[in-house]
Amino acid sequence: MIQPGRTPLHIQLADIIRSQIESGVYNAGDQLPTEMELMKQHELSSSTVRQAVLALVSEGLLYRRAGKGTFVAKRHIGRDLLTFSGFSEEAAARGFRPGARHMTAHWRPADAVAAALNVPTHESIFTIERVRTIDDEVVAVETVSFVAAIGRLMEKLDLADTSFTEILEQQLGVPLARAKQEIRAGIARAKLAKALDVSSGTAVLQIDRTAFDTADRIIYFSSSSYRADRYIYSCWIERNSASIAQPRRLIGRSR
Amino acid sequence: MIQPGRTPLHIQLADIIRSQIESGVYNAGDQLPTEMELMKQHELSSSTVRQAVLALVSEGLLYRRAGKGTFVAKRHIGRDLLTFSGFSEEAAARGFRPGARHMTAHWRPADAVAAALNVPTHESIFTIERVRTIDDEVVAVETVSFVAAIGRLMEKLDLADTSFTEILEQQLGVPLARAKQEIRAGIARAKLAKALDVSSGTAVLQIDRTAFDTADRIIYFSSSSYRADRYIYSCWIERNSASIAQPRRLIGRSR
DNA sequence: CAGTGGTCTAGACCACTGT
DNA sequence: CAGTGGTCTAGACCACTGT
Repeated sequence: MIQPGRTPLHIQLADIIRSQIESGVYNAGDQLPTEMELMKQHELSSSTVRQAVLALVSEGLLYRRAGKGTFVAKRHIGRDLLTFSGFSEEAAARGFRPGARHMTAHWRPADAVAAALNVPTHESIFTIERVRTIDDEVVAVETVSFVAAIGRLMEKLDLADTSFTEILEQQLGVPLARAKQEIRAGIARAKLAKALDVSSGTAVLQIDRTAFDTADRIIYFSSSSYRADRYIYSCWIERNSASIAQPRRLIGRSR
Repeated sequence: MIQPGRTPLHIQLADIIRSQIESGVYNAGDQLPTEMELMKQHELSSSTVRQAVLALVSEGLLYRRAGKGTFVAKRHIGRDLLTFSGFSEEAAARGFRPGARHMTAHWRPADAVAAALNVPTHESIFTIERVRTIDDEVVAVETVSFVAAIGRLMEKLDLADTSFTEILEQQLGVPLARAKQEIRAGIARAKLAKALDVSSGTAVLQIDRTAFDTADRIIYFSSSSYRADRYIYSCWIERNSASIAQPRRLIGRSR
């Protein structure tokens, strides 16, 4: 029952419709009541009904057809998507057991990652290298470089097997907001092949990530190489809704 | 000047504000005119002004603070992101010249892509293969399979050099909504290596895409192999906003 | 306090879909 | 043709921000 109060009416209506879909009152493909019917049922104005329904459309739960009606979408994309998260977080969320081996941590000049971290070349950065495992099988080699301010906090902590994302957010209070990723295909040469336990010349998926906090400061740059036979990067992309953070492709500049 | 016509007024207003931001009339952090001022300036009702401004907010171009005002966002994530788009559309948007070579189109049994298209194995599908170029240099090999209903429409058209995305939407009226992508690293063997003009054993980035319309019907499945030296997949991911379609990673199941 | 965006009402007219 | 969602008007009242 929709009642005036602290919760806006359009949010109450959207919640009602959402729970009706989840509980099976409406199933995939079903037509929802029209705007007019929803107005009468809930004693709301057309604008309020519209606001509620459009919110569910942008969630991907409903779709509308002018002249036809409003329908329950067959797929519920929002439900099975994971946000920007670290290796450990993500593996755990999927029911796998993440792990790390052969970790080394040290200070070194920024050099090659200076541009990615937006610091001078000679500035010291704190770099951690680890071999990442899923259920004790080697999946990736990961190198994470932190800007000096974060590095000074990280080096005092016990970092084995832990999720950097959780440490940053929960122990250090760094509010991670977004990251830019670049995904490439590459070949594992001698050293990398050995670390990944594959033959030299095997394909690897390379993912570079630059992470930003809510104030758009760079927090870390990570570069990971995944075994192509054990890792697939999967994502949904949307058409015509510029509001949504979407993958893009770059044309490489090499000749 | 906003005028009644085929373009809705709220879209006209959003376009005006967007171009004012792009041309520097308003800069990052600047406060925009209030709803009341925009209503007077453009002789529009509050709802119409609101609709335009909210669209720009959801694009990430503006942000609003109750009691304070509407401001130009500092980061314009929406601006440098491309939506789900085809090879041609995207290359053109970046100032490159897309092309296609060696196109073949034929009907064949669904077989291996039956699962991806969600049709029976024996059902006929329409498959198009092309070598894709950017500024006349080979970048990728692309195989697109359409479900029979779409295939029967496609086979009558002139498909050389064209963007399937544009054909689907503009000529066939298919409202593409979203796609699921899987990105892998692979190795170019003899046939693929020859098509891409690289040595056998070179790394390639493989992107499989299943495209859905707004009613969540599968429209096509495409499988592309990109030269690793000429193509990088780039995307932004956000933390803690479940409503946004975001990339996720899958742990591969192979041993 | 005046000014802002957030919510909400009660309509009107339109283009589009399917019978 | 009746019914649908899409657009638009012309207001009202509210909570919140900053002086």
